[in-house]
Amino acid sequence: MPPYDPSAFPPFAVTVDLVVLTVRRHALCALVVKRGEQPFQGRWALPGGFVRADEDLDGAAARELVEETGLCVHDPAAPAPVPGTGAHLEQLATYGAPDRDPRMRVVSVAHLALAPDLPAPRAGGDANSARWAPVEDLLGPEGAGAHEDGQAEPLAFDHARILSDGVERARSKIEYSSLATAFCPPEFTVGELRRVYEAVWGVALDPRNFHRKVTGTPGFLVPAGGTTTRQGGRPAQLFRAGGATLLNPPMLRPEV
Amino acid sequence: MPPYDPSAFPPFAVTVDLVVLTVRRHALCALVVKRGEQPFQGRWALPGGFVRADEDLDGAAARELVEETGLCVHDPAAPAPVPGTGAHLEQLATYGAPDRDPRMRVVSVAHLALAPDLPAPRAGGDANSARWAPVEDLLGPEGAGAHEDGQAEPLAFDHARILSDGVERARSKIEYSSLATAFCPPEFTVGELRRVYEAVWGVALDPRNFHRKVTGTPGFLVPAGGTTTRQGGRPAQLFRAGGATLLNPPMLRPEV
DNA sequence: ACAAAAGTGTTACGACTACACCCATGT
DNA sequence: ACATGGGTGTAGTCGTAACACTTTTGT
Repeated sequence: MPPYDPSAFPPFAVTVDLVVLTVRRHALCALVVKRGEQPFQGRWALPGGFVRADEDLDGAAARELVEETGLCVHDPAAPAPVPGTGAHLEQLATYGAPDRDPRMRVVSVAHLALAPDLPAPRAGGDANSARWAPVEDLLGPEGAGAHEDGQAEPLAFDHARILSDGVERARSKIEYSSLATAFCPPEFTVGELRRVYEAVWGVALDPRNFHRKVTGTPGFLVPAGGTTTRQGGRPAQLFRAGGATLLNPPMLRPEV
Repeated sequence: MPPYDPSAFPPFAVTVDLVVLTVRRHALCALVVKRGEQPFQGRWALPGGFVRADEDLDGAAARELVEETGLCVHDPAAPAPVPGTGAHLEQLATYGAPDRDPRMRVVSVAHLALAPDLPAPRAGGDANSARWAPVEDLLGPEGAGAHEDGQAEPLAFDHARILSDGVERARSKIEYSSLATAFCPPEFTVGELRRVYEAVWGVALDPRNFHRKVTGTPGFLVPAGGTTTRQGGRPAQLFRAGGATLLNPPMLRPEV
């Protein structure tokens, strides 16, 4: 079997870019890194890098995630995810406009990662070149990537669009899946889970109905045994994420 | 700004593969083409091809779709979609396992297309090398890509997986969007739309409740004026797809 | 005592399911 | 007359929204 004729197709570079989301101080935040070189030098961008020659796409995304955050993809089959705690990682979409990188033709396979609140990002040891930024600051209130009245500069390349798509994916996916627990530590309270929904959707939810809903959805939460009083007030039961991945009935996002 | 150092990244070939779905004779069918060369010579595969040097990913997918089916992507801005009728086209996912093509490293950006029932596929003029095959025959009843008791051969490469993902996307997306109309001709009856849902989901739906639901969902259907008696029985009103893309409340797929 | 957060009970409403029933055409 | 598919009405059920109310802590 002959190999491809190299003249039959144009050469591409393939990268992975990461939309890493977390919830900090009641706000949905994304991990951004400062670019050290042209183009877009000094501007904020999504973390990412080249896919290696013998590497799967998901493997490249998981490697970048570890390099940037110390997070380890949660794999039920693995004995113990050593570096850092677990996180959710899934493919988001692929971006390959011919002019998206002025240097050459680059196709980027974007991935979406959801992580619990972490102490501080580490950008390969390089301090203050990586940070958690509120999504609203990066995209503007409308989420369209536009910027008004002296906000921060727009993200490099087409990363505003990628981030916007990732946020929209997260917002819709926590409706019908148990993914919101990926934003929580291993043990969490119903109130903490509710604040995740409120931060990601940007709405206020009724604590009473929310409690009934999540504790009544089979497989969503399992009691972890203890209680905590992290938030003040009456101690709350601690829960762990249950085995269910699809929620039935789904959580309902309030209307406009 | 210097160009990339070519030794800094491995070279990739980037292709688009198409999952083209339609509903024929009450069955969900996919377009497959017969491979004329190694590897997998003589086996059925999804249509696809290389992305050209100056071409967007969606543009490459649209070009392949026209080449294989004569279908034209429906673009509201275009003056008139000349070749063939309209169709829905969206990016599905990207597949890039290092060994998915034995010849070299190929990353394939799969796209999902939904089309109304067409007279016959045309594979670049090459007759009987392209056909509409029931998805159940291609994937087996479980949809896992496995084959039992002398069914047709499995699809080439990882195309069974890609097709399976595309079918699952279509099945879930017609729940909460108006995409099912993409399987219908420009004017259609409520019964024809119901048979689309029944074929894609593989279930039987109550005609009375279905009628009330779709006609009562704002923006889903708009009356086209006439009636037809294509199916026998009382003449049915003709409808066109309305402006709404997201259905609220969604269509509910019956439980197992 | 008071504030704050966690939970429980109750009522009203909207949407779905199932099925009885009528309508309009072809044979 | 009858079969076939189109369309409407109605009762039971399930899930949610809204909100009153009790519980358990910290200050």
